Amino acid sequence: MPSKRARGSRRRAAAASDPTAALADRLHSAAIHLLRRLRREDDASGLPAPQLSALSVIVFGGPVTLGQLAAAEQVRPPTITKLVAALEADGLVTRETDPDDRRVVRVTATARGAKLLQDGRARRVASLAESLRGLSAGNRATLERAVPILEQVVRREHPFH
Amino acid sequence: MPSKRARGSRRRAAAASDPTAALADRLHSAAIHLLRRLRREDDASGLPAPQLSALSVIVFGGPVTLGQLAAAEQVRPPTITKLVAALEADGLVTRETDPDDRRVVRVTATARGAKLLQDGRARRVASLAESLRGLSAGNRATLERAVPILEQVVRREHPFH
DNA sequence: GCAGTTACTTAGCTAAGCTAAACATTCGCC
DNA sequence: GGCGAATGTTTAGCTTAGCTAAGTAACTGC
Repeated sequence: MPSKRARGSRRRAAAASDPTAALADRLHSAAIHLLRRLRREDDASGLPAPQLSALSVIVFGGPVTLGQLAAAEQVRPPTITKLVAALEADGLVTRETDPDDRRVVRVTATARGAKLLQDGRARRVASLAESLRGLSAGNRATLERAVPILEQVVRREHPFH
Repeated sequence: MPSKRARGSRRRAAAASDPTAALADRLHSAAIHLLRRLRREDDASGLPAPQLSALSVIVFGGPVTLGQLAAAEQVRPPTITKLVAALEADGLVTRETDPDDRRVVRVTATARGAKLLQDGRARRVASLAESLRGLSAGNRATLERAVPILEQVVRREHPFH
């Protein structure tokens, strides 16, 4: 990497000369702060954000194996085991062994789980939605266009990673 | 008891009748998954994401009190105490009592802290930047426009919360 | 039918976040 | 000048989330 600049300004220069990296940096920072703010609303709904996220996959994705859930949530199997155990302890999901392959466990949402997701979700997005309503229609439209792109970026696998 | 289908469509109906809430929901979900993916890169840099975020505020925000840092990072004081303790243990920041008001502690980045931030940041954004480079120029431009809006949303205080 | 693979669990760790309560210091007030 | 309230930080103790390494159970293939 060629460096024409003095040491002190190289940090800034790197960002300026690579707008994509600068964009990535700001996106990362915005995501951190967004989640920190929303976690408080999640708490009010009685279920932490990762559990809500997993419950969402279970509710909308029908019966799902733990492995599929781990892949969808992009976490390791032990993490999913714990998350689902917590959901099950709260009576929000049920686990049952697949009769055809008794290694796999399928998770299904209970009626209570579906309802809690619905309620929690409503409460959770209310805060963010309120902020979004403070935006101009144009800015909101920009976010509408950006979100599907973000979803695509998040799902993308890296060839050499 | 109403069928699952009926309940499911009501949930969808709620989202459809409130596009802003739906947007908020997807934004929230995208943020969760984005951060989960990036945390792995953060780990490679040797410093967890919240510490990097706090270090960033310290490096670019000059000497900062713990209270200011807690406000900037939107966490409670005890959390900041721990984060700064970890940063200090690694020799990345120094703490000193304000001589004028000996209750307050000011935190400053060391040269090592500034360098680590720079390196870690570069490594961290590389992964995300790589994904962003996989986007079309138009999609990237859309994200460019969206990020400042996101930053604004994140900073926004709610009047009655 | 044994070896390897796959799906999940257990154990044990680190980190981040919280509340409640303690502590030290400063400020306001009489 | 001293005393109570307010402020800034810390301590203690808890919960959740994430990981790796290692274990168990079940399926697959030769």
